[in-house]
Amino acid sequence: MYRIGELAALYDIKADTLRFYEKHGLLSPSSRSDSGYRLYNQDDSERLKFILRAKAVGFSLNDIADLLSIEVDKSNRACAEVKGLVDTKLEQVEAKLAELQHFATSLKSLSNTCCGGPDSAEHCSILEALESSEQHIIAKKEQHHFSHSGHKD
Amino acid sequence: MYRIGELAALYDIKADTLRFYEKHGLLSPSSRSDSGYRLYNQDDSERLKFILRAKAVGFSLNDIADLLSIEVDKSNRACAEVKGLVDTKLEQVEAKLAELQHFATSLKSLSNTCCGGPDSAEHCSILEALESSEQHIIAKKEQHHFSHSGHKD
DNA sequence: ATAAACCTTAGAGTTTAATCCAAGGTCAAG
DNA sequence: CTTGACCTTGGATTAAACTCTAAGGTTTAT
Ligand SMILES: [Zn+2]
Ligand SMILES: [Zn+2]
Ligand SMILES: [Zn+2]
Ligand SMILES: [Zn+2]
Repeated sequence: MYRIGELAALYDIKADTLRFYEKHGLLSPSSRSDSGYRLYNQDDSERLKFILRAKAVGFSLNDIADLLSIEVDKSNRACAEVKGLVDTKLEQVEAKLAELQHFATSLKSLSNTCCGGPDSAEHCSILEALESSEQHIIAKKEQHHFSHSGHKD
Repeated sequence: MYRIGELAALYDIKADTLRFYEKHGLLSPSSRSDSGYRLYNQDDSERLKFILRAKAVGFSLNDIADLLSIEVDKSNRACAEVKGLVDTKLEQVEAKLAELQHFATSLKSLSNTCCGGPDSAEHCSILEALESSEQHIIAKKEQHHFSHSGHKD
């Protein structure tokens, strides 16, 4: 049995974080002491490990709640559900990745054209690019014509 | 002269967004009508264009406020300042990119090991990987030993 | 003259994942 | 029996960028 501070120390997180997870339905201590202190057992600790691993691969706490609800009822749930959550998250991550790659490309172009010197920015190529839409400097975002189908972003 | 709804329509944003930018010091209409309506002129419109382009290359509104403060006083500011902002943002974008790439790699591994079928998830490899730290499935994050130097993340 | 569309304001709500605070109760050591 | 470390609660705050609401005033067209 761990008290909140002990479990937190074990995983290098704050006690506040554990209270936060509890408030959001991710992890509740299996018991309380006579004086009301939270007491976590080994199963609780394993569940926390699960949560932290899921976080480490990019799941939000809401996603993790979904994963856990499947996990505790594994035998009545399908692999397809689990894989669906992973694939949805992967799509989200790849979309964000594409956006950031676009940012990185544009920022590199901007950086490369600017002298970066101590002289007046009056003719700074970065400012000029932002003032007048110079398409060869600011990478154009690809125009996908997404059909507004039912899946949420 | 544009009223708020007209300017918003011109750039395909909401009138609310323009009020928000005003409240945050990014763009104020150069005048008001007798009845208090915001009136934006061509310069205001150009400034908005600048804001939206800066957003499109990944700058936050705070960053953009900095860029604008240089822009309006160009001749007394150095190229180095502008390039500094771009390079700082590029570093941030690349850090985030690395994190997301790590997520994507892990999620792909997880997805690949799971059959995704309609059968019980009792032996789902994804859940197993999250339960027991299988390092070959969940990519390990590289341990950079950042010195806690003065720059903010 | 009256409805529709538009505008005004201040302020609250959204999302994510905590982090911090205040006021107070508990526990072990000395 | 008192100090200090730890625990309890609810609620406020952070960052980012809007989005929405309520209650009311204005403009334009029929
Ligand atoms: Zn220069
Ligand atoms: Zn320059
Ligand atoms: Zn399977
Ligand atoms: Zn599976």
